[in-house]
Amino acid sequence: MREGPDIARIASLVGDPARANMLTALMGGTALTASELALEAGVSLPTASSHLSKLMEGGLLTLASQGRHRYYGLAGPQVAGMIETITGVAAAVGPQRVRPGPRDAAMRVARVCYDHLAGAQAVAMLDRLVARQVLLRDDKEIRLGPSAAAHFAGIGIDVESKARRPVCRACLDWSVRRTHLAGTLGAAILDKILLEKWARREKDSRAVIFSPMGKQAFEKVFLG
Amino acid sequence: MREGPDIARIASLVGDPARANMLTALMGGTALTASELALEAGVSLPTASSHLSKLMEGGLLTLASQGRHRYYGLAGPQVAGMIETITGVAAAVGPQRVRPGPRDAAMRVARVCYDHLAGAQAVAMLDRLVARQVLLRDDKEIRLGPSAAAHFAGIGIDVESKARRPVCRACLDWSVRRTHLAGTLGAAILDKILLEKWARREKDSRAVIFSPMGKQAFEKVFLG
DNA sequence: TCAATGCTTCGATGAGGGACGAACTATGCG
DNA sequence: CGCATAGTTCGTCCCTCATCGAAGCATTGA
Repeated sequence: MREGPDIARIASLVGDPARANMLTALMGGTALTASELALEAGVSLPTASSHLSKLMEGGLLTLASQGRHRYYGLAGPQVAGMIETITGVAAAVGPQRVRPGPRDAAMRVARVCYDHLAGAQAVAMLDRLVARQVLLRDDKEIRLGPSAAAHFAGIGIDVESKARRPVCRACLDWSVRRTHLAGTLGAAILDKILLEKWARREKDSRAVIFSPMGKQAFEKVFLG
Repeated sequence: MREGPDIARIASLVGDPARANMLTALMGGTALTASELALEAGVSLPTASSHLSKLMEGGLLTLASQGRHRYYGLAGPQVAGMIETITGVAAAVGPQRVRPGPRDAAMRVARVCYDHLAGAQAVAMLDRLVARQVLLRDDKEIRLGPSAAAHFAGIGIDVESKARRPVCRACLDWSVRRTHLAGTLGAAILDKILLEKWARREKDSRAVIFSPMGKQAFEKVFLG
């Protein structure tokens, strides 16, 4: 008998289809109400409520009450990263996907991962930033390079954040098997992309669709 | 209702305590047999076998058959990474296991591994036997040295056993990251230790507790 | 205060799946 | 061949837990 962190407890929380659907829905980054999550999961409201209590008790969710609405969200980037990793394994071992649908293809190109950008586009961006030594990557860690502050200030992003969250974090991509950029910097970049309307979010999906001009602008700024 | 990679399926595989224990045990990197995994998980052999089929079917494990032994190992680094990530979340949300309990410390010193001794004590013993050339170790293999028969006969252990099991086997230690001695010789030594009452087994645990005098005797015989 | 809405709790039901013992298969050794 | 050991399959038991309807709180608006 082993001991240590109770991994079975956490995994079994994710292991129920209804809860897995809820968590996947929350990977979009926006907090959702119990009714919305019930709909996403395809269960009745009482059932959803029961699942949400369990996820709360397990520490995977946070709750923000606003009037008679209760907004549930992922507890943090670590939880989001876990879901992403599990998704990666599931995608790797699950050959049951007949063919990648059109929406699926869009997801591989660019999608929201909690609060930052993921997908081929995001992986390419990180690669480029590292190649230009704006960011430094050694092993699993990503750090700011000497020119980072100036570089991002030019785009209107302040990397001198005082937040307790790390500025840079590596997040494993489930479609491409490579890391992309998370952390406050990753979040700021996604904000920028949406703010500048370089891309829009697909409704009811995590997919992020770049407009032709938006793609150009993005590539000029981040890949140029 | 969402679709995509079946994350619930994968998570539920990890979500069973017995299977979680097995996967954690395999995180050491060495492949283990069904019996060893049954012991690790604290379930009977049939139960373990059933769990192993499920893990295999889920694509989380690989299987290498060698004669009548079947060695199970993690399917790859991606799976290992997933376990690691889940462990991280479990550790973060479960503050209940912060400090290593007394039993945990004892486990690191000496414990039963299948049918032989593991832990710091066992690693030290193998080191000493190799240094004195009673045993010969090249790479991953351990063999009897020329003086082995005489040496162990003096302690009352017959290494010329007719058993079909190998006399010496290397086994990777979970606490220390080094190998200790398994095989019939390892088993015989553990028998000797318990028979001479140098140590007793902690109830319901793999920990092995040496008495002060027992420790002295053991060290004189095996480390002297 | 009363109705409407959002959500949780309670209670009953049912199914999935984890547990083990016993029997069966496979490999190895003499 | 016969015996021993390693594993799997089968059958059965039992318990957990997901599910939903109905009822209970809580917040808002009139």
